[in-house]
Amino acid sequence: MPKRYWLMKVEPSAYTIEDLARDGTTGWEGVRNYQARNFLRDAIQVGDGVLFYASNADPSGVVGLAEVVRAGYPDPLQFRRGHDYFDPKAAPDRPIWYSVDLAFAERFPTMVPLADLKASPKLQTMMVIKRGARLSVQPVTAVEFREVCRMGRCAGS
DNA sequence: GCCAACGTTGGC
DNA sequence: GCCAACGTTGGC
Repeated sequence: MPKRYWLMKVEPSAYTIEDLARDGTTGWEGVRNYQARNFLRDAIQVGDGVLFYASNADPSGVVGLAEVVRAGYPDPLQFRRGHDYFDPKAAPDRPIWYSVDLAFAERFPTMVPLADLKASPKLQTMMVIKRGARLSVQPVTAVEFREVCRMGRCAGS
């Protein structure tokens, strides 16, 4: 299967690219949307590239890159009674929600604000620039990935 | 903090 | 199965 590319959103109050740089890898947990769940469970593969997007930030935008190091597995938080992400309808033999593991790749020397994504003629098809696009795990094309990477002055481009 | 857009829930 | 009400997301 060819390498795919994704954009994943997280609010800085929850997790940042600096946190990922420090941790090395992290479980991408707590996604509670069926469309995003389907990507996590069915489509995302080890080696896929991830645009790390800081949402509800000042400004919001792509702050760096990550790489998928573990494909979809049941999100452990859905089983943790009392946790915010506990789901009483889930059981270990019938999981509902999925996670993947990400590894830090790099923090962009210059983050790419949402306004710059919107202003780029090459990125007009990106889901994240569409008003009301709330999906927290989004597919991006190889061309879009490379362009965002270039705009952030990522290593090797 | 506002509020528009979206997803989910639940009454019928 | 419709759809109004509600809760959440997320840009601004």
